[in-house]
Amino acid sequence: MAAWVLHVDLDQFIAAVEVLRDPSLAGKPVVVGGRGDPAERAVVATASYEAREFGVHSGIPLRLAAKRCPDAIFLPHDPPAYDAASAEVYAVLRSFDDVVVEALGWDEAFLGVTTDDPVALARTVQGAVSEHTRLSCSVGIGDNKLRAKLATGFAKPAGVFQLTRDNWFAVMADRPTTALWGIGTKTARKLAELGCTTVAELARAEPEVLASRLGPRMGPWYRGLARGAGSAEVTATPWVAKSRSRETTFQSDLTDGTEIAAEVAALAGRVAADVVDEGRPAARVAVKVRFAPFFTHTHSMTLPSPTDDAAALTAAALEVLAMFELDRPIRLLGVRAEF
DNA sequence: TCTGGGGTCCTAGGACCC
DNA sequence: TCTGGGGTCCTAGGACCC
Repeated sequence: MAAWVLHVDLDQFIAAVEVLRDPSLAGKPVVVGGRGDPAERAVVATASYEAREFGVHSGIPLRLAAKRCPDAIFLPHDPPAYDAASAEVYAVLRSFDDVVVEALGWDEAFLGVTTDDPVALARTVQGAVSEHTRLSCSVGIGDNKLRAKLATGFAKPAGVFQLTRDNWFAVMADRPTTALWGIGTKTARKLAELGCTTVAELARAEPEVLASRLGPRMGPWYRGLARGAGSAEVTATPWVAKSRSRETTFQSDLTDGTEIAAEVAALAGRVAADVVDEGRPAARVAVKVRFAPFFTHTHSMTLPSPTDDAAALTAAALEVLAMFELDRPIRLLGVRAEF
């Protein structure tokens, strides 16, 4: 018997939950995001596969989605509904004996398993999730978490794919560095300046060169990623938040000082409620201001003593707000409490 | 067509202390 | 009158992920 990591990822999760609620949506281009109004400032949370054919995908503005796919059905983002569906999926995953379940989000989890037939187990998991929740998932199998996670991308939709040290370079060598979990466009650009465009090139790079350009820890870590290195430890330890935050993008920019302060106070009140729910006091408060067109600044302060008191957290947020020079229109305000 | 909301981790400079 | 070297905390920002 060998140890394996399975990465379970629900297919088009949010759109799939909406289709379950309203079966008439099946087979149609469904776009979920914001309040469901494509004229508003908001982005796509999830698009169904039918909508993706029109170039609509997570993160693009709803307005653009409507332009690319005029016939799409736009629905509001409804987190409580996805929480409930997610809980059902996790209940199924946790029902397996001798499987360690590590949550990664609403719609994905690592499973730590010991088996001689990981593919058969993956199919069993898919079947159980489908039977109990009517949701489809893909499963990546790996000899560590990185490989399991990346394997899922090749399993979609509704499939199973295995990625291990044996086929790592055969599958990954010629792919761009952004194919790796943890390398985005910014880092890829820096790596390209060092001559690393593909996974194979990054795997062969000199650690010292990477360290000098990308930092003593991150540089060598990226090289490890390119070799498929990663932890294989799956832990069921419950996730504990390190911070809680609330933010709002305004439909039209704010300029009035009184209104800005009122919005920060309101956000602080919501954060305070979240802090109370956490059952432990916050130690720091940060305020985020995004000015038009898109410049983001943050200021923060350590509280005199940790607290979960709404009045104290609101006063602190307003004190931090006063550190900003509010001389330009504001499109977003945010308040974060750190524990 | 301007770019959500909620998180995490890393880096780097300056303060401060011994 | 000038000034080392290490450790830690605070703060701001960058990057990435779902």
